[in-house]
Amino acid sequence: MSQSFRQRDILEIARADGRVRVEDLVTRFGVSAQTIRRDLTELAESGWLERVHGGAVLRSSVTNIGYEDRRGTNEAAKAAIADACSVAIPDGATLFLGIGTTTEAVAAKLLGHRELLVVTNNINVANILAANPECEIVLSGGRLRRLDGGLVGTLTTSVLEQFRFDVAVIGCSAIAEDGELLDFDFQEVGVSQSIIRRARATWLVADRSKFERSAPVRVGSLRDVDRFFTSAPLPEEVLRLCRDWGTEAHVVAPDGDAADRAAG
Amino acid sequence: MSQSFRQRDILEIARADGRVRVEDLVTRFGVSAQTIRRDLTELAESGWLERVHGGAVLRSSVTNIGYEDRRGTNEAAKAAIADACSVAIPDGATLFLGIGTTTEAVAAKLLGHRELLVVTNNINVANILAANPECEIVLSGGRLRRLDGGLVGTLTTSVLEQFRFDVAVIGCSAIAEDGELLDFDFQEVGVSQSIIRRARATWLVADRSKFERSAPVRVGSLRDVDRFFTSAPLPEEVLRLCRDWGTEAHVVAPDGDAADRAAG
DNA sequence: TCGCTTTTGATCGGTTTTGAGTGTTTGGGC
DNA sequence: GCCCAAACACTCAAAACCGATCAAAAGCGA
Repeated sequence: MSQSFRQRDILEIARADGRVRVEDLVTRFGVSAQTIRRDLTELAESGWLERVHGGAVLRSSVTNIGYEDRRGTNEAAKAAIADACSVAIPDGATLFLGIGTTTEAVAAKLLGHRELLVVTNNINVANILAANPECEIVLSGGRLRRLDGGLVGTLTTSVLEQFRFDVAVIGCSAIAEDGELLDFDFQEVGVSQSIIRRARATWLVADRSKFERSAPVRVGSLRDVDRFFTSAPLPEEVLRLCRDWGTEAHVVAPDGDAADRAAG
Repeated sequence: MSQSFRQRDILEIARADGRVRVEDLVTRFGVSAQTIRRDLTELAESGWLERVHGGAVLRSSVTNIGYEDRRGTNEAAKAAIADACSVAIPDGATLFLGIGTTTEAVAAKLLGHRELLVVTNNINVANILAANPECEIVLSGGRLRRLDGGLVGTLTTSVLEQFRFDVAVIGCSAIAEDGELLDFDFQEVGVSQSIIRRARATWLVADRSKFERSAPVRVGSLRDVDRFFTSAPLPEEVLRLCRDWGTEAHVVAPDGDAADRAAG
């Protein structure tokens, strides 16, 4: 019931670090341990955290461990990509956000945008954007894939057909040298094609690691992409293809000042 | 309804910082704390901000606080109801779980069940059950209603038609003396009817507070319900109806040790 | 100018939050 | 198993914060 700034912040820290310690929080906020304990108890009572001796930990669940790991990789690059992508999205837009940790990063950067309509087949995107009261959210239906929070199945396509997007932001598992976009799930083929058809502009977000991997299913091509946000200079071959196809490549540098994650 | 510039600016600051403090705003605008409080109260009432002691914060975090409050009411009763309901659900079942905090409580009690297939139009149910690796989850699509995490719209019905449920667990906003189930959203009518048609058994979960409220839309009747899990003896009238209609009423007692909610 | 409405600031009684004091519980070392 | 320091819950009084109320000030149309 009691709501304070602190509790929000504590939750935020917990989300970032996975846990919090009373002692640290006392230093951080300059209040007594008593007060911190009270906060933690309340957060635990309302189900956000789980109390442990000396502090509290995030209530495990919701997303599985492998995913959390993956989410951590290339975080700075993803944030930079998401930043560049989100500033290119105007208020009032109608968007599609697809599956993938990078599109989720984009969602997080859209929390300040206004009057958005976002359609997604990614439950994490919905959870993130729920925090933006100015954003209407439409979820496609489907089976929940724990691996990445994706909603898969034929339903997604039928939902997509009901919209016309200003921008569709998609990710992919890998990018081949010849500009093909690859994924692990063949069900995604239909979804991708549908998205590209229903969107006035298709934007791809993918960090450099996607060039170093491969995946079995072709879901599309860079040819279909209008803008490509990535984190490192493109391979020469791909760059040439982008020029030929009129795909704008936006190469962002994970910015330096994000490195000041001192011993907090 | 005050159209002052201040409120606009306050909102702007809140968006930038995620929070505002009364004290700071007093300095910033050179007005009294009283006036700032009024502004914050109004902004909170119209849903932009959330009031906290000493200031206000951006409405944030997956589900909003009004919902969290609601979740807190009758918690013990809900847990007891959910307990009774979940033990009646066998492993391997195909379920539907509807909108409402009580159905979410049921979801939480299903974390130990195995080989479930759960279809839901409640994003919170999906988030909760994601922690059970032995549970397949299918989400209906639709617009996300922040108020309660419900997915509303016509999509739900079309998803439901593809399944045949062993059990459908539903909640409702209110129960009338004549056994009618009431809700606030007329869109739920179609969903409820569809559920009842597609389920071999329909179970209603509702704590006693539902008898003390009312709501505008009739979504069904206790006549359509096979089992009714609730937390307090039914009104005589309703009990008679249940007997006439063959609706099994399961009255569970929120266990004793939860009654010590003293002057809190 | 006058009368009306809206906004603001001051006061006041009540509520919430906080930190300190006290005694109990927990977890790790032996 | 036992011991001890750290962490804990509980209570209480002080302080900060709150909303309600009312009167002054500002805005506005006639």
